[in-house]
Amino acid sequence: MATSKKTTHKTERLRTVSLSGKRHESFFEAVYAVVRQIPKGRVTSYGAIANCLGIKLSARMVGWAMNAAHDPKLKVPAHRVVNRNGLLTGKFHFATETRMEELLKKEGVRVEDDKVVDFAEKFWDPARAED
DNA sequence: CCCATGACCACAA
DNA sequence: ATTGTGGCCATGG
Repeated sequence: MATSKKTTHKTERLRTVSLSGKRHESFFEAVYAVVRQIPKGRVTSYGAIANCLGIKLSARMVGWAMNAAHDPKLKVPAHRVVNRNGLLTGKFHFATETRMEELLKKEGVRVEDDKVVDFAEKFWDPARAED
């Protein structure tokens, strides 16, 4: 079969992201919407968010979206998003190295060695308890 | 248009 | 358990 991959196809898909039957203006907004719903004292993973959006995308893009979420106006608690390992992989992208960890600790999330303690308990699945 | 990178994830050895 | 590779989509040079 044809091995021609058209980049135009991808861009088109991004414009209309179908998540839970709702159409968002952009992929980023969709991600923000999910992250904002993460309860205080809980965390989730990039993959879980991507999964909630319809898996078609990729966990990488979720992280990329966070990269653009630095605007405080967006009110995106990026510190509650860690990787599937419970590791604070994005801590280096915050104002300071310890900022993410401190924010989590303030919410009652214990962090040890850049990793969320009792990650399984603190984990919040957006596709499961999306309220 | 081709190439390289990225706050990831899953699988194979 | 650790390491390597592929896939995923977007963005920038």
